[in-house]
Amino acid sequence: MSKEVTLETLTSLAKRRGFVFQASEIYGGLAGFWDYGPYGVELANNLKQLWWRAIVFENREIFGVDGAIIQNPRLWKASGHVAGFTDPMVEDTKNGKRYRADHLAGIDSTDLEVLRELLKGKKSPDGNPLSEPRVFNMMMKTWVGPIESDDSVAYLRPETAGSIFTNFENVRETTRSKIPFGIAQIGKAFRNEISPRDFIFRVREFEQMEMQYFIHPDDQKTQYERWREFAYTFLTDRLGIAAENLQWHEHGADERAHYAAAAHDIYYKFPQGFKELWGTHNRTDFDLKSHMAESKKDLTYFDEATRERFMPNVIESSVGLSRILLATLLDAYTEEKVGDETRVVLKFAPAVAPVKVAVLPLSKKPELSVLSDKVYTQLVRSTGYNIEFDDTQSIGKRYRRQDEIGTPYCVTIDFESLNDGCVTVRERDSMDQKR
RNA sequence: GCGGGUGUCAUAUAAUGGUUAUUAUCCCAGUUUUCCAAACUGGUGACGUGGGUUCGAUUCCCUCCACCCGCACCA
Repeated sequence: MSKEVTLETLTSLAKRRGFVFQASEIYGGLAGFWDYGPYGVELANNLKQLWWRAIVFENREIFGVDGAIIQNPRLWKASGHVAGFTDPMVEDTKNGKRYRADHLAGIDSTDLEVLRELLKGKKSPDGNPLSEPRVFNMMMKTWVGPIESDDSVAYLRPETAGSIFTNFENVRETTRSKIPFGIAQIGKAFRNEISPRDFIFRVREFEQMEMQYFIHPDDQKTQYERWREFAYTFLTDRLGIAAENLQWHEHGADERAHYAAAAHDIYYKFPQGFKELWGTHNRTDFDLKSHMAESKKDLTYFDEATRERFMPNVIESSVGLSRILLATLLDAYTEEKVGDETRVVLKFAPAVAPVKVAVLPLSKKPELSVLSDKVYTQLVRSTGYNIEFDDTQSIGKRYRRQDEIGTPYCVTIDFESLNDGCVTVRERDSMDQKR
């Protein structure tokens, strides 16, 4: 398995094969935004579906929601994002390096006036004068309603978790759930990253797959371990990602998010090194407590059995779709030597492969083309798979194309044997398969 | 955002201040073929954007945009 692929190579491969295109490419693109092509969207859908099945369908106490992207701005005040996503920064006026103003001042405050006073006359770590502190807001802003005014400001959600917490009571009530139970969501989120980087690794518009699991405070440790385990086995067993490309990383106190008491990330061996893929965080009661304070609605839980009222704690399992898709692509990437040529094959696990079956004709008869449409429809309906059906003449070329995207099963149809829309299929040896 | 690098068909590339911008793969058409990344013939397709210098710019200069590498940032 060749792992020496660079992001640059993968970017052009992804484009050539129709996985990922630059957003608004004909206008020169826009940094941090990417579009999925025909194969990319199938791959993404497979990943989402596998995750959803594993987490929602296979756990009877976990339910799905699909929240709005724009929520009441107070939600982001309560979640800490208005404060936490708004960083005061200063620049070294000589070399342009940028620093967090509060870090340089050595205080835990984002008050611009306070910071300005403290930093007066201070030099940068390189000994140069500093600029005035300025605010960088990571949340994307918009206006609700036709008038742009301060009253109508809203934000595109910087994470999907918000609407899970605000719907905690709604879901508990309608599903008649008892603690522990979970709420899962797949959806888009937006962040004004200062510098989007590394293909689709760090982007400004992204899709999160995450689940918040509401538990009794005493169960933090066991549930934390449970969801760490879930993430790892999902990657290895269901997506077929090689274990040697995965690594655990525990967040130190200084790198944890504002809400987390403990955090373990699974890192994947991306070309730029081991980087974050899937986070399991202990959010404690931070979110429900904050939303209870801001909304003045009671979000505590009463356990009928133990006659105990408590604030549920939360274990979060969160993974970015584009990152998991990138990891899947990288893990499938294989170079093979054929003669003195090197060819690229994407060896996907059958479950994630964008095209499950490639149907290739044994011979071409123009009068059979209507029949082949019928056969195609039949096959797709009966299998539920995305099938590539090919009745063009360039048979040899098509084989190459099918194989390049790692279609797990290839089927050849003998058109001569077609009779009343029935088809005799002769199975070819499947592609190299993982798992 | 800073520093460095790179932008030529879909992809990988060659060359050039001046006639029709090279090659391979892909794609399209035809011929052939009971195939397992076949062959032959023909064809479509490119100088990132805007400006400047110049008789003439894909080439030289500048702006912007995008991507890659390093730094910083990453609730």
